[in-house]
Formats: sequence, structure tokens, C-alpha cells
Amino acid sequence: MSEQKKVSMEDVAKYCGLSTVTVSRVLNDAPTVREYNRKKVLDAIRELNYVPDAAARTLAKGTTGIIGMIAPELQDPFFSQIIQAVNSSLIRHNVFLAISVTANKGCDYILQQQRVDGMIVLAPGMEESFVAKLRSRKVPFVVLDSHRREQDYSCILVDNFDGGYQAGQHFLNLGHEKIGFIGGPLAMLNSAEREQGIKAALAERGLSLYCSERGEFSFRDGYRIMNRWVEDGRIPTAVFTADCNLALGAITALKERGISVPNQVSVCGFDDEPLGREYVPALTTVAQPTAMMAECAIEQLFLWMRGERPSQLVYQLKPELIIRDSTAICKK
Amino acid sequence: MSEQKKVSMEDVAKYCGLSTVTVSRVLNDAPTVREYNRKKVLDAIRELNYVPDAAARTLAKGTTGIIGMIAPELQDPFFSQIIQAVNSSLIRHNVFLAISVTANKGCDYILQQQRVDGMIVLAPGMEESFVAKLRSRKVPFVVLDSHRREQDYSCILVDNFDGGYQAGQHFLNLGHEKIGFIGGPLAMLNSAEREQGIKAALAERGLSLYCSERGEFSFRDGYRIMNRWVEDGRIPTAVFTADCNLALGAITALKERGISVPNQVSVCGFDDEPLGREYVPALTTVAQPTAMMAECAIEQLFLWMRGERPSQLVYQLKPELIIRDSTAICKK
DNA sequence: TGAAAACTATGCATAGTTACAAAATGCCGG
DNA sequence: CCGGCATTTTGTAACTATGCATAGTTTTCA
Repeated sequence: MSEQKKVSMEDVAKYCGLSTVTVSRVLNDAPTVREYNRKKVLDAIRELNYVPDAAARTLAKGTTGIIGMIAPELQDPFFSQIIQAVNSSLIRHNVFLAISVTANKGCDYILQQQRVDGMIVLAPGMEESFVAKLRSRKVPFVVLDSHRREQDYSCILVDNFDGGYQAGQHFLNLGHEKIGFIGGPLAMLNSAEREQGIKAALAERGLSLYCSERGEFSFRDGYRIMNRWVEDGRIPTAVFTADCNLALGAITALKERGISVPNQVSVCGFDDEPLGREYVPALTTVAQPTAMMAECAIEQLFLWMRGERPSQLVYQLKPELIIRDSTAICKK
Repeated sequence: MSEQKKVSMEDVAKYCGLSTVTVSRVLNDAPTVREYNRKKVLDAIRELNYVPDAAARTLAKGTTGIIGMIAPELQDPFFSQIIQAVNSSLIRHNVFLAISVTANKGCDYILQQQRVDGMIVLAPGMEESFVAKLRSRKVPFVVLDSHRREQDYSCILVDNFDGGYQAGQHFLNLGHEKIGFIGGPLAMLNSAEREQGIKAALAERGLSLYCSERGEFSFRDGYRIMNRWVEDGRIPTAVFTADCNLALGAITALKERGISVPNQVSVCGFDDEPLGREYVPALTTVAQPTAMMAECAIEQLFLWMRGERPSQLVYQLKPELIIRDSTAICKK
């Protein structure tokens, strides 16, 4: 059986009686190729089933056409959402996205092999180590969801404060005054900022949080905290949680105790997870603009890759309040 | 400022007065290098901070050290779980995993660029098109979670029938006789097999399903279907669902109607999602052995990549029943 | 006829691997 | 202690597929 050798540019050139240079030009969309010959080359490529060799091209050009992305994990819906957004955007730019989960030190591997032209870092709370490595290897990068404000590199983040503020406004507009907050771990700046936001909104009307507590970003803790509030008789008329799972937990606890959501208590979460949309009641939530974040990250990254100076380093995008069925007018 | 040129093998070779071939041999663990020289080379590599170039290596060897993986999406917890499992396993083998989400046609891209040495296909219900492409490009591959049984290529799948059977056994052992089933779309073979499994378990005791219905694999439909059953007064004492979200929806509907889970009705799901573990009550479920599936897939893939014949093509792994708090003894 | 456009040929560059040849070393008997 | 042979070890040169620059050639068109 004749082992089919790989078809190279030379084969294509011979096949259509032109030089490899011309073939190369066609492949790279050089303008100086006669239409007649371009066609001939393209036909030959189809005929011979030729595919340019990525490795050779990379070697010659010093470019891979791959962008790497670090993510702490895939399970978290916010992460996977943003990864998908980045992926979609990149595909449109004809760039391939290589994802690596940091728990497995994938980053090191990608970098050591110089397999990427640029890197998107999604590693809330631990960006420093990656940034240092990327710097030393001179790989262009942007940081998504950074928790630091003063950087000498591009980062794209969400205005968590504004998200909290929007939630607060929403509650106030609905006539709520006894408003509770369930946050994430103290060390989590995201959560703290969201808390500051809602506090600021309340402060404008001379109000402060009716009750507030912190836990993990989990269903369990939302459930647990809400339950305790009910037991203690400290039931707010509206609850804002720093996360989607906390909100679902809180709703579940309330419903279990016969307290209607949203008729007796309104609940608003943060992040827009699939389950929140389906839940009963469907969750009102402050959604991070993942698509826009992805778009912005890529734009900044490409800027750096082209060697241009970005006019701005920190991009703080506004989240969007999505009003569904878990919030309603406060019945005095 | 002197731009630091990339350090190549030649630089290393010169630095220690040897040829590039020797350096290459050291890098590839060839046995025929004098210990004395090996040390010299390794020192030079460290000294010069040399990192072998992946592209050049690929070009010369015809191998990338990358395994590709196709997944329909990242949001589904089962998919992300399995991806993570595959990733962990591969990292241990020193192979990098490139993930592409098929919604974006990433597969084509990976393949056209010959960027992978092998491919793991996770595309339930649409494997054929990928298989055809992979075949024509002669890329070794395995299919995970295949829905077909008779293949001339390796596939790793879960014994869905056995999963349903285990759930049935569990219910029967708890004394249940009025058992309901909530399945996925008719076209979904996984779901149908799970249904067959529980039916078989019941049949052994001369029982059949008390009620059964199909919907999407969603919280919404679990909630909706369970609600209808309650409204119609057709309340089973135990419910098996073909998916985790269906189970959570069903539990929520029951609790909302004041029906206690597991005291009045037991619920068992399929797949082991994070939320199921946290839910109240924590969900009893039939878990797919994701880690084992990943391990098995990689083993088979490597076999093919080494050109060896696998002794077996279809690997059907047994799922595992995880008993938590949503199932209990039936109180007559 | 001259200029512009399109093309070819060549050679070098990219950074490694590999087959084969050459050199260095070790071991043996003489 | 040396020649000869076998056995490591090492090096040379060719190869991988493409890009790019240069210089020279052929077309095309005015």
C-alpha cells in the first residue's frame, strides 16, 4: 500500500507549474498574484488536498496563531461562560484558543513551549505569579477579572461596586427598606465591593443594611444563613447575594419555610448562571457582561501583540441588572 | 538595549564545545552520551536559560505533544467534569490538552492545522461527522460517551442501563413500589437506556413504572413534570430522573407542595454535579466514573498512537450509586 | 520601446531530528 | 606496551515545510 506522503508547497507548485513562492503568496493573500494563477493554485490545493504545515509556518514566521488562556477551573459557571465568550470571539478572528486549567500547572507548560502568541489570564486572586512569568518570557497578556486596580498591564474587570449599587437601587425602587446582604469570604474583594455598592445605594436614602453575613459562594451557605435569619426572626424584605448559588440557597430556604419569593421577600443574585434562569422563581441577578469582557480582552491583547500602546490599561465594565421573577414590589 | 535573541541548540552546543547533535541527544534522553558531557550540556542549558523550540521540534519529529478534545460546550457540568479529568490525566503524561468547543467549529481548526497527535471526541449524538474527518486525516482518536455500540474504533461509555438498574435496586431495597421516572428527550439514547435499566430492576419483582414522563434535561422540566404529577394525585414514593437538574427540579416542586424529601418521596438523579452535593437534601445520584473514563480514553488513545491494536474497542464502565440524603426507606 | 507588473530561482533563515560515517575509547592477545 | 578489533561516543550532512529577501527574467500594457 503506497503510504501517502505529506503534500508540501513544492508539490502544489509543481502541480500547477508555478513556483513555491507564488503558492506561498496565494496562501498569504499577497496582492501581487494574477487572478488566473491564484485560481490555478487554489485548485491545485484542493486537488491535492494540501494543508500548510503549521509547525513549519510557526517556525518560519515565529507566530503560532494560538492564544492561551488560564482558568482556575472549568466547573464554575462564570469561568466557563467567560471562556466560551473568549473562544467565540477568537474563532471569529481565526485564532485558536488553548485553555489550561491552572490546578494542573498547565500554564507553565504552555509557556515553556512558547506555544502561544498571547495569553489571557483568568486567575482571580493569584494573578501575580502568572504575570511575573509572562513578563519574563515577554509574552503579551491581559488579565480578566483582576482584583487589583493599579497595574502597568491591561486588565479587564467588572465594576462590582456598581453592580451592588444597581441591586440596591432596584430594591429601593421597589420600596424595600429592610435589605439583607449575603457575601462571600472576607478575602474576596469582588464580594466586598459588591457589598460597598449596595451600602452606598442605601446610604443615599439614609438607610443601612438590615442584616448581613458572609459565607462561601455556595448554595449551602445561602441556605444556612437565610435559615438562621428566619429562625432569629430577622427577616429582611429583600436580599442581595454576592453570588448566584448563595441566592438559590437563600430562595430555597425561604420557600421551605413557607415564605414566598418574591411576594414576601425579594432576592437578587450576582452572575447569570443557567440554573438561575430556570429556577422557580427565575432569579433576578446582576450579570457580568461576559461577552463584552471577552471582546475587550481580545482587543487589548491584539493591541499589545501588534506592538501598539494601549491608551488605557484598566477597563472597568458595567454589569447589567437582569430583572426576572425573584424580586417584586415590597408589600408593607 | 540589546534585544536578547532566542537561545538555540547551537548556542548551547558552542557554549560547551560540542555539536548540536549531542545536545539533542541529551534533550531526548539518548543513552549514548558520556556522563561527563551530559552534565556539561545540562549545565549550559541552565546557564543560558535555553528552552527547546516547540515548533522546530514538531517540524522535525512530526509530533506535537498535544492531544485535542472536542466538547459540545463547557457549561454542562458533566462535560466540564470529564474535561478536567482528561486534562489531569494528560498532564501526568506530559501531554498538553487543547480543548475546543464544537459550537465554534474549533475541531476543524485543530485538525486542519495538524496540531494534535490524537483526539478525544466528546460529542454525544453527533460523533459521526467528526469520526469521518478524523479518519480521512488519519488522526488517532477515541470517542467518549458514544451512543453507538458497534464501532470499529475505540469508545468509552457508561453502562447507562446498569445505572438505571442500580437506582431501581436501591429503591426496591428501600421498600418502594410506586416508582416514577423522569427522562430526557426521546432521541437521547442515554436517557432511554437509563429508563430500560430501572424498568428491568422493577420487572424482576414483577413491578413496572408507576408513572413516567420525558422532558429536557433541565430544572424547569423536572419541576414542571413533578408538579403535574402532584396535581393529578399520581404521587410516586420514589422518583428516578435521567439527569441531575431534573432531580433538583423535582425535589423543589415536591418541597414547595409541602411534600418532604426523602420522608415522603425519595429522589435519585443521574450525574454528580456540585450543586447536587450541596442541595438540601443532598442528592442521591448515579455518578458517572469520569476519572476512570478519562484514564481509559487516554490509555486507548495512546495505544493507537503507538500503532498497537487494542484488544477491545468498546469499554463500558459501570456507574456508581452515591447515596446521600434524598432517598430513604419507604414509609407505608 | 520602455516601464510596470508578475513571476522564477536561489539561498538563507527558522530550530530541531536522524541516518550514517568518523573518531575516540576500551579490551584483547601477542 | 602495541596493533587490531569491537564498542562506545560524537559529528557531518541531509532533512523537516515554510517564509522572506534579493536579483534577475518574462509578461503585459501603454
